[in-house]
Amino acid sequence: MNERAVCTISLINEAKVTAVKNATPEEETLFRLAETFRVLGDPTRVRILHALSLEELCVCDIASLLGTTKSAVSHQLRLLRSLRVVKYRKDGRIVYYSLDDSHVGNLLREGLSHISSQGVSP
Amino acid sequence: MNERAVCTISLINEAKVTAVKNATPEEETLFRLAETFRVLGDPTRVRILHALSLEELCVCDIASLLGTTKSAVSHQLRLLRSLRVVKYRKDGRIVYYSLDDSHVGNLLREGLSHISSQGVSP
DNA sequence: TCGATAGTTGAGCAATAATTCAACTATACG
DNA sequence: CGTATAGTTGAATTATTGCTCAACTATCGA
Repeated sequence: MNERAVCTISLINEAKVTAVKNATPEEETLFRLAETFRVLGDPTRVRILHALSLEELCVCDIASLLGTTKSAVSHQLRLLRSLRVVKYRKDGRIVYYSLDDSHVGNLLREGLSHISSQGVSP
Repeated sequence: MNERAVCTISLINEAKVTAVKNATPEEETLFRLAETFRVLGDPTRVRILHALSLEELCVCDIASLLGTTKSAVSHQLRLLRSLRVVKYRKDGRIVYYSLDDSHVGNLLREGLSHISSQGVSP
């Protein structure tokens, strides 16, 4: 009874679990890892980031490229900025965005190679 | 007037936009890329996947490791399975899960190195 | 055969998140 | 100055999504 008690009693392989637990990074680290992937895990943002991996672009040009509004792009850029994924410079009233970190480009590349290795959808 | 017309008229740098557009993968590809990152972009799933990158584990052990229910884990595993991120084998009534693809391990590693290069939060 | 346990599943709920809309700031240019 | 445009922002709306709960299947062992 009370089966949903977090499965504490019924450990199948305690040794393995303990070993994995000891080799697991801090909660905080894995949380930030998830956060990093989450920010890449949206079609709009991934398109923005892929574009910025090719070229520094202003908000209006990004919006035009994606076929969406400046507002939507600006909201996403704010998120990306707050997580230090993109940086910007102002030139008059125009704001140019670019990737803040080479790791993001690497992740995009690694992700794309994962995609292409998967072949066509099942 | 009608400023929100997708910003079509007001292109700041048409040449750059055209160049980027030509160098952009198909919509479908970027969508699948976002999907790949999205699946890694959740604390529960990232913990599951990190654990599986170390050791083949059954559902109950994963639940115990994460301190959550078998149901929650099973739901997430179903998603991971449907995207071919994990695979499984049955041994009696026990189901052992493991990573399906080395790319996922690479992404986790690249992501972790991105995290650690960021230093402590601003 | 019967009870217990591993795992799956669908429905519903609560939280989160992406977009739209409208209002706003700031800069450029006539 | 005044108007137009680039960009930002907050609120509201709508769509996702992760988890819980309860019911279910399947396998093991007594």
